[in-house]
Amino acid sequence: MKKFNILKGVPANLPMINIDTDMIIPKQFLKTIKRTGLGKSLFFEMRYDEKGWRSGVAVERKKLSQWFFNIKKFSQELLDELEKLKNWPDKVKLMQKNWIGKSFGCEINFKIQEKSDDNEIKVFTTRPDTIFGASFVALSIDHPIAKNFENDKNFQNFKLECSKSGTTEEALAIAEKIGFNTKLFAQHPFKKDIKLPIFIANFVLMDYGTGAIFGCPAHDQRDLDFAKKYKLNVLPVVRPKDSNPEKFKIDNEAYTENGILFNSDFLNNLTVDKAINKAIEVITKKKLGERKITFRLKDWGVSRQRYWGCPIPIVYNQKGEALPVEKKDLPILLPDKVDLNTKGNPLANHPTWKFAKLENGEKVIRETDTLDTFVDSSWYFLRFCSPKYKKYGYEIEDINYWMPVDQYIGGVEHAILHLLYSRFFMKALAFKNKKFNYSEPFESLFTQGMVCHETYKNENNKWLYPDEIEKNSDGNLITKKDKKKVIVGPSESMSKSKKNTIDPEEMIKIYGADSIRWFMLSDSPPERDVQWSQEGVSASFKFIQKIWKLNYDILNKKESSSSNSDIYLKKAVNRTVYNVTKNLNNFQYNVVIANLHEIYNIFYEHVNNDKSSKDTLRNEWEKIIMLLLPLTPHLAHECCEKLSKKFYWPKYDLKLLEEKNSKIVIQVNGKKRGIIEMPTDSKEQIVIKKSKEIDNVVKHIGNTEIIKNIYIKNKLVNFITKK
RNA sequence: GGGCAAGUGGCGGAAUUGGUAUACGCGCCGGUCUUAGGAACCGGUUCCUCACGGAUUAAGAGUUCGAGUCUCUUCUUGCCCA
Repeated sequence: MKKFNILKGVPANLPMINIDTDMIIPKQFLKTIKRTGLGKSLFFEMRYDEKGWRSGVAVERKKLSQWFFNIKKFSQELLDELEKLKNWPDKVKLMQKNWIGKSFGCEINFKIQEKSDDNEIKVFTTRPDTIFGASFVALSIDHPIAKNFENDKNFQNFKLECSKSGTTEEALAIAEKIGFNTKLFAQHPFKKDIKLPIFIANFVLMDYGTGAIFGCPAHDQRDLDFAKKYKLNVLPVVRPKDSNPEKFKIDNEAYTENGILFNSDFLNNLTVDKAINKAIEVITKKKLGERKITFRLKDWGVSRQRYWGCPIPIVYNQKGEALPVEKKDLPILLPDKVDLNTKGNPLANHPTWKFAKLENGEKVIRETDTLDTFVDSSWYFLRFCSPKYKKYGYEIEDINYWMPVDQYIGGVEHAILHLLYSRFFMKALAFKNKKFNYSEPFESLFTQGMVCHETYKNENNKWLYPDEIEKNSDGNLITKKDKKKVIVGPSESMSKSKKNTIDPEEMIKIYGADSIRWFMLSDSPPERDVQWSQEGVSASFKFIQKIWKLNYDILNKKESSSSNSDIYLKKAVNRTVYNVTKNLNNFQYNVVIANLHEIYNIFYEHVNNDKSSKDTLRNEWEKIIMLLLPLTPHLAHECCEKLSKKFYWPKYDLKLLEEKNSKIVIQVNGKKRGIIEMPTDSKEQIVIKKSKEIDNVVKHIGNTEIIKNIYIKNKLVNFITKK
């Protein structure tokens, strides 16, 4: 038996299942980073988090100690193995690739002038070729050197200014580029007479590269904006191939295209690609820096100050050291009684939960942060393989039987986070674990669209449910309750907050599950959003009634006087079986529905006009019912009661797909002028002779000479005439 | 700001992957039956034209005997950016 498990969407998370520490937080994946003030402490890293979102007060950011998964460690692997995923949409793979964001470049060391400690700044760049166009150095606000200015009032103001805008790349791209002048200078690595002012700037991120850049305004838009604002030098060093080096100038737009280097000493006249390599070569040789690859992917912060998540299996001893909880003490359960209404973290506020003891009696305090719920959804499919296993999150034999998931279906909104985290989990689990053989969780991926509905508001700008609304006699929408005007908004994916939801239970009660299913499949291709429509559902309901009625008519049919059209019906059914089978495999459910509508129409005509014999009708109809089984299971089973004792998937005959006659399109100079029906595989000469007899063709050829015939067997003739 | 998609009737959308554009459904129009129809059935429905015909896949160019499909430019819309 072929294993086949479809896991639809991401189910509710599994917050109460605790699993082994080795699995959730394999120690080797946690960062070892200094924690300010407390000296060396494992696992911790500083991170910004927003405070005050609830009250709506101006955003202020506060440093928090948090746990991270070292997903960065797998950057290269996560990137490389995207290649393996042949049945994933290219779009998702591309999104992940961009997310991981591998970039090639180099680190360059800049010496700080007149400064004894911290006398070097490491800068990362993907464009070392533009080094001779450098006019400043910019540091992230979190860069160690920035600490020296913490008592400076101007710097404090600058920091406050920065904290007003967000730190996402999007926010940074839109925000005005601002900087704080440190009054320090960096020595240009190649030109002794050039000193570059050092700024602390809002558009440099500590998480990316080294947290420091050199600015080359002529060839980077952000640097140019910054240079203009602070009146810094703009020296172009790359020019378009055919430009005049004397005249090439930069105004308000940086030149980021390919070109030829100039004003650049040993890089002059090289192309950008060659100059990059040459620059790295020289920098390495002179020990000014080294070749470097960086990734945009950041470590995954998993700490949450919420009750509803797995407790992080860590305790702290009296010295403040973090220790992993022993295997035998797992899982750690959340306390049953907890006050969710207090301010702050409910676990931290719990009177007893956090106090624990080690085996030797030493008193310890539990970590009160819980894990991000994405952690649960990153491995639930493994738990599904061993749902009853109590010793561990999964059993390796079960995994070997079931994994990987053959077909994974979920919304495209999971393209990056959930799907990348799941891939990371597999790699983390397989790390140094020879028994674990899978590094990719989902063999095939399909991203389906969402169900959408119009949104409604009343005059007080409050959202309304669709069933609070009705049409008045003018056709305008009004509220049922007090007959007041309704403002119709755009159609958006259904959400409780916007109240544009339809209760599926209610719909199933009225129309039945088959109708709803049929409608959802019929209206638009599954990868796109579906527009919920009452008319659509009602049409599906009617169609299902029609099938039921036709099924009855076919069963009770008396023998027909003619069976002339039997072969026609057989061929049509054969074609439908072929099309439905093919389209189901391609996820083209809306086309499957169209195929079935068409064959229904043919059957309807045959039944009502007495075109086919009783047996043919019945036998062929049975095949159509089989095709309906996965689409409208209740109806199809009911129809089967009297039709068939067994269930099967109909087979199609490729030979029967061939037609005796082919319709051949006749074109003159590429435009359709006629159509003829000829026996399939007729000889070219005969077809061409016939084509020339068509009135409209004769008319369009006129007196001009035919210089060429294009002939596509069984499809098309195209006459090309002299102009 | 960047990245990625997608633009086909009044609407949702088909198109054997370069070979009859508009399948199928909704809606609309006309008709039959009916006390009635928001039921059922029959017929019509891309646009222009009385018609013969002609035009048409966001706009414009290109490749080709032939383009909804491939290439470039422009416009518009949607999605993603922890």
